[in-house]
Amino acid sequence: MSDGTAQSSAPLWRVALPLPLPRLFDYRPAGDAAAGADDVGTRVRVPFGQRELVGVVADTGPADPDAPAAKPALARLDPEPLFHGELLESLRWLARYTHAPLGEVFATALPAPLRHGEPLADTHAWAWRLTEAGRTAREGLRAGRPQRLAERLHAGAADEDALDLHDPDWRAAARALAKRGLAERVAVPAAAIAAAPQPGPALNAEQQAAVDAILAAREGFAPMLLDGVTGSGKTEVYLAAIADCLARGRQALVLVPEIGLTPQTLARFRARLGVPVHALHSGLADGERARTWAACLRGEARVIVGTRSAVFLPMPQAGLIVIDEEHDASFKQLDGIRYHARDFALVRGKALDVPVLLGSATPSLESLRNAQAGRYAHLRLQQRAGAARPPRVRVVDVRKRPLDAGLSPELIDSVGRALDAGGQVLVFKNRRGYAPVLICHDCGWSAHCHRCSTPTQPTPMTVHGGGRRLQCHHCGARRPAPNACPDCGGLALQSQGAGTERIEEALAARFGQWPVLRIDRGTTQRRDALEQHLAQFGQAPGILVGTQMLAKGHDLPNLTLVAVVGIDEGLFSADFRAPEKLAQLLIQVAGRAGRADKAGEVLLQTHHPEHPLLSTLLAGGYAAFAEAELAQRELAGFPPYAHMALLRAEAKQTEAAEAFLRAARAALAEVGDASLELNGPVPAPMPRRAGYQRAQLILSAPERRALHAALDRALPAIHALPEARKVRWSLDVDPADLY
DNA sequence: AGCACGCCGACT
DNA sequence: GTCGGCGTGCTC
Repeated sequence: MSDGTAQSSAPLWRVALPLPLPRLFDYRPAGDAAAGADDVGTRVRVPFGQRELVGVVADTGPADPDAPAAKPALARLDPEPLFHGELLESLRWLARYTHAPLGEVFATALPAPLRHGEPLADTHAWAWRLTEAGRTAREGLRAGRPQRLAERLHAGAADEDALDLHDPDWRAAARALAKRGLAERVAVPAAAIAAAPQPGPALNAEQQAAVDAILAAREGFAPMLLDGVTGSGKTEVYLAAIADCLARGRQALVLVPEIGLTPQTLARFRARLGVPVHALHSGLADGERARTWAACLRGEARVIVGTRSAVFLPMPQAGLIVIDEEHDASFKQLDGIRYHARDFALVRGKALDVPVLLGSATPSLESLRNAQAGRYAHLRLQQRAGAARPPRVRVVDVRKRPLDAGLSPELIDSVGRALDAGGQVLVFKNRRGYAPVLICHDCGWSAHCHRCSTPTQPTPMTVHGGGRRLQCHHCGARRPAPNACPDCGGLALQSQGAGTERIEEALAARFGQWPVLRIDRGTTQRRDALEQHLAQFGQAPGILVGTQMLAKGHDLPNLTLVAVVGIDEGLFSADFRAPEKLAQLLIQVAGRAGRADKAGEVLLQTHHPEHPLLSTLLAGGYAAFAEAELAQRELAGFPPYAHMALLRAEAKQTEAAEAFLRAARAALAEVGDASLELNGPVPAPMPRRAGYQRAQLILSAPERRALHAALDRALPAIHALPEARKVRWSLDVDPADLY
């Protein structure tokens, strides 16, 4: 033991703890060891008040004279840092960017077992082999799945990835064999097994050009937008780039949207790459996630295909990052640390000095803007593989038409004709946002804010108070809903939105002789339930009714009609991203109609057949839409031409939430420069949730720097506001939805 | 976020 | 007389 004076000057561990407190806590190193730079990034167990926490050493240094005396830490948990080099620095960046405590960022980046202090997992793969008894009994087995599996295992132990590849349903057979003591599961070194890679189809000229461009840029950071129409073979480009990355001895990370990580996707990667492919998604058990994390840290995992959270994996030998469907909204985390996996992947790619490939048929306006500005290379794939013909698109004007669950007679007739002709029908309900807008069924008029709207950028108002009140979610203005349409005097004002259940009922009543299958969150909770439902649905004539989940993937070769309803909510949403989302969705669902041998038909039902979004999209495709929409965003001062943040608050009483936001607004106004724009407090679109009243303050500035500077300066004061203790509040930088 | 401490209602 | 409600304050 050293004396008191020496102890007080010895360097301490500055520990980031998983708490919503924007500061580090100092501890004396466990076992009175000397704190050193090699402690940074290791997990430590520390006493904290009455409990113990697992934190990460973020720094070392002398005691802060103003802080209470440092307690001794209980233990250092890692022989080697979990976070170091690039990942540590990228996570520090993320904490600064999201204005979140570093400890919470570290906690978000770790799988649960590591977060709770468990040691870094062993990384081995599992294989199956016959037992002694299995080898003897093998020949006597009855023909069937277990027998066929036993035959395969007789040829040698097989790892689970290889078994998946050869028969996705082998597990039941393995369980049957194991129960009889004929087969057993054994741990094998992870890198031991790999199927021989299968060659892919020859690349066409466009694909080859894209691959050449990627390979030419492979030596350093190179953000690239792979802008390829549906069916143009983006995945083949990814696979070629990944194969090259592997050949150079580097790791590849592939981020996919939540619905994109299907067994088929994985099987394709596994078959083609000839190395084990690790999957990381929310369906995995904690232990599995922790093993994948460890395998990445050790450099054993060579290819990882994962959803949003995979962006936190350590990549000590990174060579390439791919973000498939980069426009997809599921890359943005909506609670906790509100990161955007695509944006963070770019930050990591830059720090790792590797190419980052963003792929989409309908790129986000942010990425298109970056490509236009020359910040990203812009690679285009414009040829469809195969001979698929583009579908015929018909816009149906529903003004004054009698509607049944929101379906027009024209739509219903078309459905009947498609079914009679032996085709399948998809009735797709656009469902963005929860706040309904008021629309005149006779003329299409809808309510806009008198204060916020400009001739080029109307700001819709949303319906509240059971249809009696209109409210602007941008400036907070309220007024009573009119009884008659101000434009045509008609009395057919209605708030938008029949749900999929109503549509299903109406169609089932009308087309009782054909199956009607509804697919949405309610009917399809489990990951593989969608596949099963669609398999049951088969190829026979019938109607699918659904939302977002049906927009892509899942081959439906006999789909001849896609009818889209609920477009108007997208055309007149209070959310500035709604047009972009709607256009992306329309392109995606339209891509589903028709195949090589059958021309498809797409039917768009709307009160605004002349709306520029529809005419631009139909005449010029997504590129033309994007150009027009970017011009609108620039005029209106929305991203990517401005940067936004949302301060949200919820409390039992609206007044408490609004009082906090008013105080926060004052604090921000005081430190922000002239370019900082503050809007609100306004009620959130779902103002009540679980008995809480929610409101928000919108911050925007043309330059990111100004927004962050104001937040950096005001947040300590906002944390300390007396009003802050009466509410739950959070900050969302680059919010996905303003509403 | 937890967890303790601290002052006011219905229970053995 | 006590158990327990959640307001307020603190955590190196």
